[in-house]
Formats: sequence, structure tokens, C-alpha cells
Amino acid sequence: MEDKEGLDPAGTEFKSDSSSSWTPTLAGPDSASDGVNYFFDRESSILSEFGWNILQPDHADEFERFSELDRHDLAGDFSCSSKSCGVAGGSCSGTASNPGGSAEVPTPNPSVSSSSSEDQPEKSTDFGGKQPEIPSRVKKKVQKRIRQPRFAFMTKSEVDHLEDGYRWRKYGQKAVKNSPFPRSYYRCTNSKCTVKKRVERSSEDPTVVITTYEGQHCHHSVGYPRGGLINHEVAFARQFTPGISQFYHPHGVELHRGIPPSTTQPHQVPIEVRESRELPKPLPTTQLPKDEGLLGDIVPPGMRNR
DNA sequence: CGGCTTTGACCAGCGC
DNA sequence: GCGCTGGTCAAAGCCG
Repeated sequence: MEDKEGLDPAGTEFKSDSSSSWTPTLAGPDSASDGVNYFFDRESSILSEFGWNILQPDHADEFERFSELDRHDLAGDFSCSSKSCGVAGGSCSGTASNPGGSAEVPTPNPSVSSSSSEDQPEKSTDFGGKQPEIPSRVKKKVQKRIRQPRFAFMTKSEVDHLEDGYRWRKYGQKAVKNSPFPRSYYRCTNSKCTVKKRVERSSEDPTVVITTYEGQHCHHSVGYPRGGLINHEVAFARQFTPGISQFYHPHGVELHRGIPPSTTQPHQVPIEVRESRELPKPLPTTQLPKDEGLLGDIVPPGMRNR
């Protein structure tokens, strides 16, 4: 439960062991299966694409522009021939950026349409009306398999489940191969929202929590985390300005690392798990900074002045 | 009593 | 085709 796991991270003692390595975990077998890779970008734009309400007022307009651009890009520039490709995204999380929609994704944006596909998968009309012959469980799985845009945060935290302004319901937990730590699965409690997230600890550095988000929220957050404290993920994200539009693709996963939070923030490393076929070059572990905090040497040029 | 977590089972995708 | 693994379901139980 969030109240148990999501204790205000700000109150958690975060280690600043900059020598700890997180790359190996992400480059490990599990991550490799997702094509995990690394590169840098503008974190808030990443977050904005997932519907996070984390923008500062001054950047709201700019954010809107980028959001629109992204939606357009995602809707028109992406197409994949893979049978397992769900890049178009579904429901509020993905289709918001895909008004034209992929025929494979019968999930209109609830924020636009009154019908919610997430709660009514059987209502799908893009499967040729064959649903009656398919067990509901199978149908659900068919839809569930559609991948949403993803991105991940790596957080130096002792608590696994970090508050992000939304409410989550845990629906599963699995042991992860080559990792002593289980992976937890959460979905947004909003019935119209299909956003999910996975939370796991790095096997290489147990102090690092890897939170992977999938999809975009189609609703506002419930506000600041219960207890009135701003969660550090959001707080962290607020340090960034909106950035460039980005693309997502389920056949490759790119991770974004951003600049470290201020010293008053826990050491959190946002990693966008971007979906792309063309992955950037992996960041060698040896390039990780050791003396300037987690990311002292790898902050993108444009972000050093912040 | 409603909402949530836990946990075993099930299923699909993927690599060999 | 088979086995492994990740992801999801759903029943049971817990908690406020």
C-alpha cells in the first residue's frame, strides 16, 4: 500500500553513494530483453508525455506545445509492422497521442470519448466482433499485451514505492531472474486510466529503486501525496524544463538519465524507458561519475546551468 | 464494507 | 516443440 511503502521519501535517508553502479542492472539480462539503453534528454518533457502534472506555471505553455507535437508525432510518424507492436498505445495513456488510432488498438481516449476501453475490453470493436468466442481472460490479455510508451526512474531510495501524485493498486509481484528482489506491478486506481508501473530494486545496487511507467495518465493526479508532502519524483521533475518531443517504440527501450536533484532532494535518477528501434550507444559504467554525485559528469550541456 | 495487498496459477512471448 | 520468463488474473485475507 502506498501508505506503507510510499512513506514520504523526503523523510527517508538517502544515501549519496555516487560510486554505486546502476548501469549493470539495466544492462542485465532482463533489461536487455527490453533493449534497454541509455541517453540523455530533458526530463520534464518525458514526464509530461505521461500526463504528469509536474510543470511549473512558467513552462505550461511550452509544455502544451510539446505535448501537441508529441501527440502528432506519435500519431502520424509511428507505425510498426510487428505483430506485437502496440506503439500506438491504448486508452488514455496512449491513444491520446494517437487520435487517428491504430486499428489494433481499440482504446479511445476516455478524456475525449465517454467510453472507457480499459474497463470494458469486451466492447472492443476492432477485433472484428469475434469477442463472444474468446474467453474474457484471453481478450483481456490480448489488450494488455499492447505496449504503452514507457520510461523509468532510478531512485536512490530505501522505500520501494515512491509517491508520484497518483494512486496505485498493486496487482502482482514476481520474482525476477538474476535478482534477489521481486518486481511489483501497479496500475493506476483510476478506472479510466491504463497507466501501469513496475517497481523493482536493482540487483547491483539494492539502494536503487527502478520504477518503470507505462502509459499516460488521462486524468489529473490526486494531488500531492497524502500527508501533504510533495513526492520527490515530482519535485525532482519540476527541476527540469520542457524539452523536445520524443518518440516511443516498444521494440527498443531507451533509458534516460537526467541531472541529479539538488542536494535537498533525494538522489533520484530519472530514466526514460523510451521505445525505439534505434538505440543510442550504451553508457559505459566506467563513465559514471564518482566524485560529483550521481550524474555530475553526464549532465547534458544544456542542463548544466540549472 | 470498500479498498488494497498477497500470492499461486495461468497465459503468451521468446529463445533455443 | 519445449521450456523459461515476464506479465496478469483473481481469490483470499487484511486493514482502516
